Amino acid sequence: MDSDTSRVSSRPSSPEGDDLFLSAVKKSVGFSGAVSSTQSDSPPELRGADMRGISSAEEDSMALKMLSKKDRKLLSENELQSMRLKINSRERKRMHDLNIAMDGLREVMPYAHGPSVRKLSKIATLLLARNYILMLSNSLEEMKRLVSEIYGGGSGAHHAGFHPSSCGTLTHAAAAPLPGHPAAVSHSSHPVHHPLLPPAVSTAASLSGTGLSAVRPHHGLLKAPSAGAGPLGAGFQHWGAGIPCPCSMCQVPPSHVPGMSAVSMPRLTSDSK
DNA sequence: TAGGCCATCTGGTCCT
DNA sequence: AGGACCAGATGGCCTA
Repeated sequence: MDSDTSRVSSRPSSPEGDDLFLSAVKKSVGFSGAVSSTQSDSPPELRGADMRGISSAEEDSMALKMLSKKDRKLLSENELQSMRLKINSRERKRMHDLNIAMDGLREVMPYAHGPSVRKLSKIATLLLARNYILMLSNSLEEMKRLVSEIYGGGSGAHHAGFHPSSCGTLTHAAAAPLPGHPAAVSHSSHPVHHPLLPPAVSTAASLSGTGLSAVRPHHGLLKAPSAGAGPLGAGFQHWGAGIPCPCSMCQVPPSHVPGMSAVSMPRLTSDSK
C-alpha cells in the first residue's frame, strides 16, 4: 500500500485512526514530543503561526483576526478542533490516495523492482513515466511508419524478414538502418542507456543544466548500484534478457514534445530546499 | 553532518 | 458551506 512505510517503519501506513487518536491525545494531554510543545494547547489555527516563531500574545491576536465574529460566536474551541482534525484527516487520506496512485505508477514502470532496489522517488517516478510515455509513442509511430512502408506505398517489396514483435529483425538486423534511426548514427554498439530518458535528456550535460541531474537513476536510486548490470540495474540493461528492444526508445522525443527542461517543468528546478 | 525525500499540518483558494 | 486542491512550513528518517 503505502510503500513509504516499507522504508520508514515508524510511519503507519494508514494513520487515519492512529494519527487521529494521537493528535487528539496530543491536544488534550499536552504532548511535548518532537512537535512544537505549544501545539498541544494552542487552537489549531494558531499552530502554523506558532511554528513560525510568533509569540503567544501575537497568537491570540492572530487567532482573533483569523476568525470572523460569526465564527467566534458559532464555533467553540472543541468544534474548531474537531473541524481541524476532520480537515487533517481528509488531507491525509488525499495524500495517501496520491501515494497509492504513485505506487501503481511505479509498478508499471519498466524499472528494476525488488527488495534490493530503492523505490523510485516521486519526482523520478513522474519523470520516468513521462519519458516512458514518449518512448511508447515513438514506438507506435515507428511501427505505423514501418507498416505503411511495407504494406502501403513503395515498390511493394516483400519484406519476408518483417516480424513486428521482433525488434532485432525490425531494425537492428536491417542491413541499412532506417534514416533517422539511431542505429544509423551510433546504435551499432548498443550501449547501455536509459530507456526512459531520451538520449538528449539522459546526458549529464542536458540534465545538469536544468537541475534535474538528481533525477537520473545513476544518483543512488538503487540500493546496490553495483549489483545491477549497468548503472541502472538489471532491469535497465537494455530491457533485460528476453525482452525485445523497442527501437524507438533510442530515439529522441518528437520535436513537438518539449524535452525535460526547466521550461517544461519549472517547479522542478526550484524543488531543492 | 548535510542533503534528499517524505508525511503531516495548516491556511488559502477554487469549485460544487 | 463543505470539500478538493495546492503550497508553505516543519520535523523525522535515511544515506553518502
